Amino acid sequence: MAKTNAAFMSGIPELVVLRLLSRSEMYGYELIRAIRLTSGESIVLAEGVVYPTLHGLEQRGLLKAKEKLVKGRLRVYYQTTAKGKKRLVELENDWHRINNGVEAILRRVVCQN
Amino acid sequence: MAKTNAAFMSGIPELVVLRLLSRSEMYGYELIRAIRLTSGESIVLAEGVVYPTLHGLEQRGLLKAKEKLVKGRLRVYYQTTAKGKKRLVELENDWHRINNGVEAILRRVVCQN
DNA sequence: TCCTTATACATATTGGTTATAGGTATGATA
DNA sequence: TATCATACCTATAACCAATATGTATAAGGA
Repeated sequence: MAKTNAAFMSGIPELVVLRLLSRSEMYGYELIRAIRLTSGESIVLAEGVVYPTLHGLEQRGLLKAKEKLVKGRLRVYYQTTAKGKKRLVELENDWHRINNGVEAILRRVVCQN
Repeated sequence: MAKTNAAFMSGIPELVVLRLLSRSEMYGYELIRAIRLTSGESIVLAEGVVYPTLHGLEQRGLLKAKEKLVKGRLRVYYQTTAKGKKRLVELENDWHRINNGVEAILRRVVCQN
């Protein structure tokens, strides 16, 4: 069987993480579920993808982290910073541009030649 | 200035090459222009990306190559094979699935929380 | 009680693929 | 004759997602 995410995934983790955490803060484990559910199971990111992404984005100042202890269990909540939201706008623009470009190639009807 | 293709490019070369060469045969240099023009300058692939892609796809039997000498200049024309077209369908499906997933995350309105 | 599953975090390594930077050679144009 | 466009090519670097693995606690079932 094919992998859950075949190709076309580069840049997606950063984009969706910044987007989801710009709406409401979440902790990693929660975020992973949110990505899976919100995308309708189309995008399934493993922990080994999401946690390094979160750490990287935090280090770059695009996310802010704060720890909470809930029911004797540690949670690290993240939210997108102002800088992260600016970055998010850039990424969305890039994504739509690439997208439109690919669509233009895919959709062009054969008979034009 | 930003790079022409920031992120979001994984899988795209294979997809657009198979798609364009499934309509009409082209040689590499021509294909590079076609990608740029058909995508409305949104997708600009350098020769160092396209030629290795062509070779790889040919080796996998997804493209068929034939050499022509035109005006004293060598051209290698490629076209998508039947196997390549099957692969193309898969890629298009994957691409649309990922796409829809990302769109679902991006477009979801804040107030649903 | 014991075992398993779900929760919640983390990282090291691998692998795959695009991007960059070069290199060769011919025809056309100024 | 010098430059640009054409037309091919490849090696290396850089980037990032995927995989595999590890730790630890809470909850639920047998």
